Amino acid sequence: MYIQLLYMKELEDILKTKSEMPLAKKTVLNISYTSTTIKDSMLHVLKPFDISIEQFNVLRILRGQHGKPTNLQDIQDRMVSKMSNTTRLVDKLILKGFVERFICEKNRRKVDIFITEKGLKALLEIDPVIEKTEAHIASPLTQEELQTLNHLLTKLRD
Amino acid sequence: MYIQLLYMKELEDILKTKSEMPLAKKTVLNISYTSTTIKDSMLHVLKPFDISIEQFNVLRILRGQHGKPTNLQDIQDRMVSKMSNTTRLVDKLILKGFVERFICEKNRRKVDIFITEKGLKALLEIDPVIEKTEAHIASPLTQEELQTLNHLLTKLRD
DNA sequence: GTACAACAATTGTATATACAAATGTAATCG
DNA sequence: CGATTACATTTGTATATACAATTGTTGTAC
Repeated sequence: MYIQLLYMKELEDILKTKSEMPLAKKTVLNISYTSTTIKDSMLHVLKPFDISIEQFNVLRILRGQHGKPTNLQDIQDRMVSKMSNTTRLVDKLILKGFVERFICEKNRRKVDIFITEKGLKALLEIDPVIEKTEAHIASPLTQEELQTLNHLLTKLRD
Repeated sequence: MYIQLLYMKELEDILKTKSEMPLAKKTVLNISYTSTTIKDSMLHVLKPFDISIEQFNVLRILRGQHGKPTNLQDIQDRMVSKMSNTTRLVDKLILKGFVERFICEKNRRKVDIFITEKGLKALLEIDPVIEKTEAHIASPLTQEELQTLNHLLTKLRD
């Protein structure tokens, strides 16, 4: 994120000033830009673990299933991006030994996916780092402001 | 976006309820998810024009230069994602005839990039569609709520 | 004038998303 | 029982980002 601080360019200027940009456009830009800066932060702290944000999210989804077999659609429905190619994400996690995949005995079109012990261990290591980063990201706002922000974002999606 | 409405899954449930999730984590998730739904909307309306959001943004940046030669770093500094591979984006816009690239005479390490007439025409066609989409995205909130949302997002990035 | 460091862009490679086509399996219909 | 439709995943292909290495050019130091 320090690279971005070196360049104070048009984007921050636009977002910080009362420019003539229509409010709807400014809102869309602001959300997109903020999301990108957050992703960059996450990417930065995840880098030493050699895992992407999306792979990490898949592991968290599987952990949340508490050993219950999960199929690809279940995973995909719980992901931030609903159009992601979940087969490929799972393929890479298999290569890392973090998940395993079996053909579903009841319905062989489906696959049953589980997180492995290695995957759970990886999450135990990464969780505190991510939580610290999330806390840092949110730190410029008060609890009340965070509540308001969440409320407005949820309302926006209706 | 209608596909997402068919699945009311854990994510929206988490974001809409007072779940036990820490507020920082909820905020990060909310911003990321909202940004993704916005991108999906943009992608949907841009599809008939056979242009991506990022390509569209590059054209807008170049139009904003009013014919002034622009180099790759200038473009990249003004983009939402500062790590994008701008060379590749410009390559694709050249293939579409929307921009042209010349070696800078003063400094041959640099390239001068211009939007073409065809590119300007494309923007004239796309602009109203995008503005309508942005207005639609912002429509669930009042002007005051949008001001507050923008203020909170900007403060968050400090 | 030459060597070296720095700059700007390009290229290589990897990952993720987007979207359609292909493949194998299961359910349904006649 | 066979044909057809639907389902779930995989694969193919394209685009964007991420990041490092490479390439050509310019600036600086001696």
